[in-house]
Amino acid sequence: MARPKEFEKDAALDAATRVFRERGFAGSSAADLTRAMGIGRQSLYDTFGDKAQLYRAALARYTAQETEAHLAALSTGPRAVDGLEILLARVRAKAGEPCLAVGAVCEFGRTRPELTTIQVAAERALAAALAARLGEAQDEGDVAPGLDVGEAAAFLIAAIPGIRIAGRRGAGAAQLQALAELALRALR
Amino acid sequence: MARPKEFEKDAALDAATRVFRERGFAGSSAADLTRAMGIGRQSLYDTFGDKAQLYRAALARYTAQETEAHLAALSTGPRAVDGLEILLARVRAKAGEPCLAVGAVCEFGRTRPELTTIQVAAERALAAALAARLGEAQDEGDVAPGLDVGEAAAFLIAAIPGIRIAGRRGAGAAQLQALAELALRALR
DNA sequence: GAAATTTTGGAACGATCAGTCAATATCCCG
DNA sequence: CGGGATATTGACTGATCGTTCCAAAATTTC
Repeated sequence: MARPKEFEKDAALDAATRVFRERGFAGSSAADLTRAMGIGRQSLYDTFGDKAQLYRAALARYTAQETEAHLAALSTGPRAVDGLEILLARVRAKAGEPCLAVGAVCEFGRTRPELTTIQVAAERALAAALAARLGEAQDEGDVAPGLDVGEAAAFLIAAIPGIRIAGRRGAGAAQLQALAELALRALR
Repeated sequence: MARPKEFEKDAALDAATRVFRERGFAGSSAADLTRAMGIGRQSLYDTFGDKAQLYRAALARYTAQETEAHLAALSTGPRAVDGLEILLARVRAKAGEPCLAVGAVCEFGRTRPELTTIQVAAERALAAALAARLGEAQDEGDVAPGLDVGEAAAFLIAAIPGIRIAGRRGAGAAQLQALAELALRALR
C-alpha cells in the first residue's frame, strides 16, 4: 500500500494563497510557492498539476472561505441591518491586506474562464443572500422600501473592493469606518 | 550636435501604459513593451532607465491624465452635483477597461515609495477638489448639509475602484449606472 | 520483507527574462 | 564635407522561468 502524502493539502494551499495574494500570479515563482508551502517541486506538480491550476485551486478555496465568512456575518445580529454592518466590518478589518479575488480581476479580468467561473458563482451566491437580507431590512424599516434590493446588493458588493483598495492605499480605521457608514447610508 | 530621437516620448509612454494596464508590471516583458512602443530596447533603456522606471513614468502620466479628466468632469454642469454625476459617468464609461492605478495598488500596495508618492499626491488633489465641490453641492441643497465633505470625498474616491472592478467583472451599463446612483444617494 | 508510493534534490530542458554591448546609421554644426 | 555626438539595430549575457526527469532514499502498509 502506498505511502500517504506527508503534507496537508489545504495547509499547503493556504500558504500558496498567501504568496499569490502578495505577489499575484505572474509575480510568484514556483520556487516562491514551494518554499512557502514547505513541499518539494515534485509534490507541487504531482498534487496540483501546474502553477496555473494551483492558482485556480487557491482562488477557489479563498473565494469559498470569503463567501462563507460574508454569509456568516450577514446572518449575525437581531436585525437584518446588523448583518450588513457586520459584513462591512469584516471587510474593513481586512482592508489593509491584499485580496486574492480583487487581484485576480486586476490581473486577469475575464480572460481566464476557469477563474471567471469561480468569481461569478461566488458573486451570485453573495448577491442572492444580500438581496434577501436587504429585503428583511426593508421590512424592518432599516432600508428604504422602494429600493431595488438587487441593485443594492450589487452596490454593497462593489463597495467591498472599494474599501479594500482604500485600505491598501493606507486609509486608517476611522476612514474605513466612514466609508462603510456611507455605503449603508446609500440604502436608507 | 546630436541626432534627435526618432520617437515621441509621450506616445511611446502611452503605448507602454496600455501594456502595463493589461498585464501589470510582472506580466509585461521588455519585449512586449518595446514592441508596443515601436522602439528598440536600447532606446527604452536609454530614455527611461529600466523597466521599473518606465512603469513609474507610465503611472505618473496616467494618474495625472486621470486626475485632470476627473477635475474637468467635476467642474462641469450648472450645479455642483452635476459635476459629481459627470465624474462618475466617466468612471462608468471606462469601467470595463483595466485601470493602471488600481492595478498598481493591487500589485504593489505601498511597497514602492516612488509609486505611493504618485498615488498619494493624486488622491489628495482629487479629494480636495471633491470636498470643495461637495461643499458647493451642500449649499445648493443637493448634498446633505451635515455630511463631512472630507469623508464624502473619500467615499466617492473609494467608489471609483469599486465601479471599475465591477466593470471588469462584467457588470453592464445599467448595473454600473445603478452603482453610481447609489453612490450619490449616500450623500443625500 | 516486499510492494508501492512519496520525498529529496540535483540536473536538465527549452524558453524567457532584464539589461548590456558593439557595429552601424544618422543628424547637425563648424 | 567631415567629425562629434547620439540613435538604432540586433546579437548577446547571465540569470531565472515553469516544468520534467531521474535515481536514491525514505516511508507506509500488507
